[in-house]
Amino acid sequence: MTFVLAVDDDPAILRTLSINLRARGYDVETAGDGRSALQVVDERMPDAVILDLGLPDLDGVAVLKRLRSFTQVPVVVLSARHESDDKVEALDEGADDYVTKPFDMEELLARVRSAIRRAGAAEASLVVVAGDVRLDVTERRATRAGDEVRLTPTEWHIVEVLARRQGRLVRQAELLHEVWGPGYDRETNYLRVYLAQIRRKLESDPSRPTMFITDPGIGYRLVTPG
Amino acid sequence: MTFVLAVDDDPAILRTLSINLRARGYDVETAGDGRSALQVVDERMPDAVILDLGLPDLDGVAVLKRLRSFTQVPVVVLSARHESDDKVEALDEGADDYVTKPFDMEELLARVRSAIRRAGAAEASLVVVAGDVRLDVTERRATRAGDEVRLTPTEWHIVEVLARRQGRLVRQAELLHEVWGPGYDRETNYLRVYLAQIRRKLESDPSRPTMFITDPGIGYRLVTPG
DNA sequence: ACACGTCTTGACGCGATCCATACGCCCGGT
DNA sequence: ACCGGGCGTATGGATCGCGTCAAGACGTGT
Repeated sequence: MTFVLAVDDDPAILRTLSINLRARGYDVETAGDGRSALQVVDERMPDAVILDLGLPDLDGVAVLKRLRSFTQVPVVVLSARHESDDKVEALDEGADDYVTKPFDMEELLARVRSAIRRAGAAEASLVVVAGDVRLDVTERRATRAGDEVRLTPTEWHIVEVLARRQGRLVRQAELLHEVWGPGYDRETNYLRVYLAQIRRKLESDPSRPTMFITDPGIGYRLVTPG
Repeated sequence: MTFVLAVDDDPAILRTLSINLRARGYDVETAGDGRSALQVVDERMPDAVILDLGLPDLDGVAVLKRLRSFTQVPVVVLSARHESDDKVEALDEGADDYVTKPFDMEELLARVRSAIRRAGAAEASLVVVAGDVRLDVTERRATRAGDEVRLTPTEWHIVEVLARRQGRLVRQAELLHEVWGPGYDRETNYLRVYLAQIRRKLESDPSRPTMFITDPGIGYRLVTPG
């Protein structure tokens, strides 16, 4: 499994990073300062590092320098908007990329992905096959009996969350929270609408779903026969 | 796969070289000094060597001399601006070409390519054929129904990124980042403008593209029928 | 200085997609 | 038999993203 180390002094950010990365199938370790970051690296070399520049003990750039002295692990730097000089300095020191706070999670994830890919490590690919339907979540390609099926971004988002749990139940509030963000936890009607659309595109008998199963009052799951 | 050895004492430069060469489809090994460079060559003969003249242990010219004593592998020499005598000496010793630091990556890559080509080794060539369109990415040549088509540098850059992934999805932010660098990740209008230009030049019906496919809200991909 | 090609930036129309609401059905509880 | 909660389905207006056009900035070679 791909192993990512996240370094930031703000526990809230570490938490968000950790949750989102884990949700994407990464193995995650966190560190709150430069010292423990280097220690983690020493124990187990990550496949990528997310490094905040503003750290309590060592400067972020210093950590990067130390890292670069013995490894080429891809590093994506986080920096506050104003400290643009630090950012440049970090890139000079061999950072692979940077993202300015406040950052968009999807953007950061894309950066991490491509940094890992450039480094040549294996990329996590998620493919689900059920009957004559094939869902390649990372590539965003869906086929049914060999024919390409087009899903909208929101539809993919739902499919992605369900696919990642491989048959296990996903609660309504969780699904809503993941796709629409906080504040939509009660809008279960959205789920009904979108699940209907997804079924219409992928199920052979949309009114009798065999893949996208409803657990009434609880949530949904994506079952893959076989 | 074409195998290139890069030798430099500066880890940052090695890193940059490594990333860029790998991105072009080469297999890359690096060495920080003359001794380990010779060791790598001993283990597996490269198809080309990029050799910095300023090395901590052996002199770069000495390494070249040792190399030439048993192989004709193409060598492209890196040298700092001032050491012009070293450069001449290196050429006398059988270097195939030289590039002065600070060097332009594209230029260096072109030198390496042509050194390999002269040596007659198999070149890492990337050619995509779709319908009556032929894209030779390494050579920067595009033809449509046999006629030469001119693409601008930026257009090539986009085509190159898409071609390297052969039909797989490239996300918007990733494409922007690859072509325009960090900080342009939201400028999706650039992509719209350039993709339109590329299609106008290459697609038979630009408003109904068959090669350069849009995944709305996600990214683009270059599909090659057949 | 000029001309040319290229890159940036803004504006606009259109179609796809999303949001929000409404309605009918099934089913279990009373 | 009635009722209500939860679900699937249909629908229309608002919004978003894309393709397209065009004008200005920029840079390079003549």
